[in-house]
Amino acid sequence: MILNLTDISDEPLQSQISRQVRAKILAGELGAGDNLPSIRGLARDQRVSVITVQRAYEYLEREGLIHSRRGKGFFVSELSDSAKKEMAKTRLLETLQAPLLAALAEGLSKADIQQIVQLLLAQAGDN
Amino acid sequence: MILNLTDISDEPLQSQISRQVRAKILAGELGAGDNLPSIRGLARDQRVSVITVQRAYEYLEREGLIHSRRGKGFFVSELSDSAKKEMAKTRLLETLQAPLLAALAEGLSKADIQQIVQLLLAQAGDN
DNA sequence: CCTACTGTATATATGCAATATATACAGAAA
DNA sequence: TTTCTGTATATATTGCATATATACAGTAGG
Repeated sequence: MILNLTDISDEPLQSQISRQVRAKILAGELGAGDNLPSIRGLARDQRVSVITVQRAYEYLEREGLIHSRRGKGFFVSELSDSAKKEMAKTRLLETLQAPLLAALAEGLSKADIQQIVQLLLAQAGDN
Repeated sequence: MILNLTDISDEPLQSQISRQVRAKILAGELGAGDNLPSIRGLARDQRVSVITVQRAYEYLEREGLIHSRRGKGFFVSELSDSAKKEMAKTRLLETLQAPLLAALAEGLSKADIQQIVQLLLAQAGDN
């Protein structure tokens, strides 16, 4: 599995792993029942510690996206497309709330905010 | 000065202080030349350590929002309204970029994302 | 000048998160 | 049996956040 991990950004490695695996699952690149690379395998491939991968996987397990089977590995859990979408929406809602409120508190108008969102979405390319 | 600090949230105290003071400055509640409470005074009032306040203020100083005068205190720096607005916009842009990209990677559409922003802005009340 | 304030600098300590290495146990499969 | 898998645990390091404490230098008022 291809993950792009970097030491340059502030984002902890654990977070990078779980974020990237989550995106693959929610975007449908990994399907229900698919086997994730073993924690030792991914740690070796990505040159990180086993516990770093383990923690990342446990985080995803807590979110209900994957489940582990001792001796067999971690597997993508069964989730309907609508549940996946709902999950992504909830995450975004929670993530955006504080910064949007802060922006309003700093004097930006709703129109300002929407403009910035548009700008970012336009920069992001295709739908 | 009234700040609402809480130990309950994940947000570090330093961050809470600098965020709330920044909002007061950018929203115009604190004007150029206004004197901020002394680090010892705010620490006493908010029952936090002096160094916690100092770090928060230093962060704002690095952003150019305030400046310190030894023996006199910290003062709000001179900033045009347009510079303030630009600052708030830049902050929001930087804050939103990663979560928006992640949401797209997770399979949300631009329309989904805009809907969530609308929802949050509607919940936030008046303009 | 003294006192009480101000910021600046520094030291030490604690707790937590992230990350690392290492070891051991138990389950699964060839 | 061997080699893989996850689970559990221990120890160590680093950095950040936060705390307490001390000292120095600048400022202002009595």
